[in-house]
Amino acid sequence: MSEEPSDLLAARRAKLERMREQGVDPFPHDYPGVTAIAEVAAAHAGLADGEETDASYRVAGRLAARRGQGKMAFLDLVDRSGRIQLQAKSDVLGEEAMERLLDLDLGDLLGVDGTVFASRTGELTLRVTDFAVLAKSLRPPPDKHHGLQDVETRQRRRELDLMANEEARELFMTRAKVISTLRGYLDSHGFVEVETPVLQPLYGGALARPFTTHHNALDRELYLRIATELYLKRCVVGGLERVYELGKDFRNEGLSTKHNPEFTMVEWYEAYADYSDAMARVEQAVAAVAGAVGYEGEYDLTPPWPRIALAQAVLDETGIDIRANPDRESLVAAIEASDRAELEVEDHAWPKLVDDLLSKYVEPKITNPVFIIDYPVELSPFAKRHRSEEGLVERFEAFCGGMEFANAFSELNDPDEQRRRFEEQVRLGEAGDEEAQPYDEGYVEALEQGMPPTAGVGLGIDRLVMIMCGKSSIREVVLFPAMRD
RNA sequence: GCCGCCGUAGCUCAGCUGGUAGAGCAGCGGGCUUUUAACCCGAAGCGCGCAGGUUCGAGUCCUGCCGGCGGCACCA
Repeated sequence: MSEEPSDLLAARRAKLERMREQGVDPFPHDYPGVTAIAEVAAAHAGLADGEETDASYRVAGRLAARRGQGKMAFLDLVDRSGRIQLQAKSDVLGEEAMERLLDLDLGDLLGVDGTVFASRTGELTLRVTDFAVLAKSLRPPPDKHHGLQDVETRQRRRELDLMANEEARELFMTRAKVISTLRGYLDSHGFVEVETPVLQPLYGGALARPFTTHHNALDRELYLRIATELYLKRCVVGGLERVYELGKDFRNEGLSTKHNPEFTMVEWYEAYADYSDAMARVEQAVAAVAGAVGYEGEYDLTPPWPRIALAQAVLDETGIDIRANPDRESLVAAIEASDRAELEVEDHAWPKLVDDLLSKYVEPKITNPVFIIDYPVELSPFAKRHRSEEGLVERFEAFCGGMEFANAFSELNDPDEQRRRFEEQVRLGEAGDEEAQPYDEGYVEALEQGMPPTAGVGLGIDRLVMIMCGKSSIREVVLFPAMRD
């Protein structure tokens, strides 16, 4: 990682020493009064070619390019908001300062006082009247024109990606916008943001394997949460009525273009609402996000989105009727008889087979957002029984671009039914299902206290950002994705 | 875990059917007062991911390993 030829590093260190010898602090403490480059540009749009102004600004950023002229040079300075050209003239700065300025390296952090003018080709430029090194850079930056292309380096050393590639900066600014818009949507609709434990004595709320850790003082195993679901519903039991939490969940599973072991999820719970209300909220929230980030991608995110029953979607894509084959034996026979579906049947139980059909034949076909609704009860230990469909629960998942990005249901609030569901999970766990839910008596007791009818939603932020930014890999939208050592 | 593709200078990339490694940018020295991937001159910089093997000779062919990407599996 730090195997650069020593002469490249030595040259920068030599300049560092030279600065110190000249009495210049290469790492000053502050630089007050900086204006964003974009703000300077916005204030002077439409200058005529060669037009001078008497407007002065102080800007700061990283030195990105230099076109030297001996007694005059042009430099490019980049900050978070944009890039601006600087003009350095020997007769303005004096020879000594000019020499110091030209002795800087690409990548150095630089503060500049300058006067706005337009170059003779019309480019907005700051004529440098004074400058200060704000931090010496001791390593060479990525290529000034090609940026940093190598995917591995971009992800392992995101700071280089961010400094070299404007698109990377924009993407993570967009990500921030997605999150603040979601918060804004929920805040403005009466939801209270809460924080529940990340370290949990018992994990739950999703079908997944957890990470484990150890608390020394308590001398006990703890789990990193796989979902916020159960604690949030306890908040609803307590009367907070509309709550949400936005943060990291952790699932001990493989990496893929759609999975990172730690990922960001927002879950919200709304008392006196059901999954139909939740669908409307998801549509509204996504539409709000799309508007805020100026979405111009390939999908039509405009509400309302189609609602398709899971069984119907599977029937449409495979010709297999899961409702007519409600047990493992007949479903296996139907799959094997089908010429449109081919699955590893093996020892998979009925719900698992349904899930397989969904993820293999339905999910990849979906482009524009769709709600797949009404799931088999076996796949959904926390969802409430469907009010009219036997064996189903009131649950939906939202899909877009070939992947799921939200999961929601009318929450099961009958404690006795919940207890039976947990017992079933325990049976599955004992049968070897490593993702089965552990029994959570504390949660059941909370339900016994009485939880109002409630709709709950979990929405994957990373995947939503992927959709908004048109990225096909989650690693592109996570600053520091998990990678091998 | 399995399959395929990839790994050459700090960065971006060439390198044919095996003949002993190059360019641009960056860096170094010099020139240049309106450049825009500035330009011009000069001198440098590569154990070709790692380890073996085949061969007179390997960046190039073979095997294993490491890392990345994509897919499958696992998994929401």
